[in-house]
Amino acid sequence: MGRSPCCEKAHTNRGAWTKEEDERLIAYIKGYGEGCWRSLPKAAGLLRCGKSCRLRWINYLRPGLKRGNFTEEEDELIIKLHGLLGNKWSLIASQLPGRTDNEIKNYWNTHIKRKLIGRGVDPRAHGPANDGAGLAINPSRPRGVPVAVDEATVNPPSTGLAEDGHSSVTSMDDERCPDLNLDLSISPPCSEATEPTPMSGPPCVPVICLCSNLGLQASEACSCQATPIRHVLRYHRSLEEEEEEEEEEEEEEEGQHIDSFVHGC
DNA sequence: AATAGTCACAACCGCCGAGGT
DNA sequence: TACCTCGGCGGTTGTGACTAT
Repeated sequence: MGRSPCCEKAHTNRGAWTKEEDERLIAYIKGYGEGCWRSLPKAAGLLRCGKSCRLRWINYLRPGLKRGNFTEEEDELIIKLHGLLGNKWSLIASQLPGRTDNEIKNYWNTHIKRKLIGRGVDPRAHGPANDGAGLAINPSRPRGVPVAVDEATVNPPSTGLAEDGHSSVTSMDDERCPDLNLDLSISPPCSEATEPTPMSGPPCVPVICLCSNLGLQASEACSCQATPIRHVLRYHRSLEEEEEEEEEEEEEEEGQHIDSFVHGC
């Protein structure tokens, strides 16, 4: 049995969005919020696929987005994050306020790749061009498995655990990006995870803590393991330089999905 | 001025995981 | 447990703009 299509393609508009469609979508979301994307087009009077509406909103219409003109700092941050995370554009985007995964992905493919090649760096391996050594990203890694998780798999939490119960995966990244302090903390599975107690509140589940400390020392306390949220990939931004920015963003972009995923330890 | 080639980016496609029944 | 829906993600494509010839 095949998957049902996300929309009736015969009766939906495709291609570039018109100004009127944008306005309808904005007006609807402002009035009713982001609800069920599948039913949104009909409710908003749009002849569009729900996924198309979602993409349009997230990538172009959502307030607080920057457009174009990546700064040199953003370039370098993207390169470093890509070296660590690979093509996890949504994770990379969450480190760049106002940028979307699609925008970063396009920017990578059109600008940064060329820039790295110009430097003699293999944009995929983040090593010397034509050199298989120093491969940072395993091309065969299954989708959704960042470097840190692989590391945790290879090196069980019984080794290299920090005092707070987290393992620190830093050496590889220290070598690759000496100026970038990326501390990936991974908490060991906690016993309650396998024995949930329904009446005692939210179950404690294994939390993969991707606290990539961009500029923050690894010893900084992380409270990820205490959270009841399930299936969390956590990381935080360079707090020192972004504290102020976050305050502003909280006012401007309250409730936006970026913040729902970014965790300031 | 016309044409071909290249670039940039918006949009689409298909897959996956989570959650509900 | 199996199936379904939905949201989200990464890869790819389509197309308009720009540049070179």
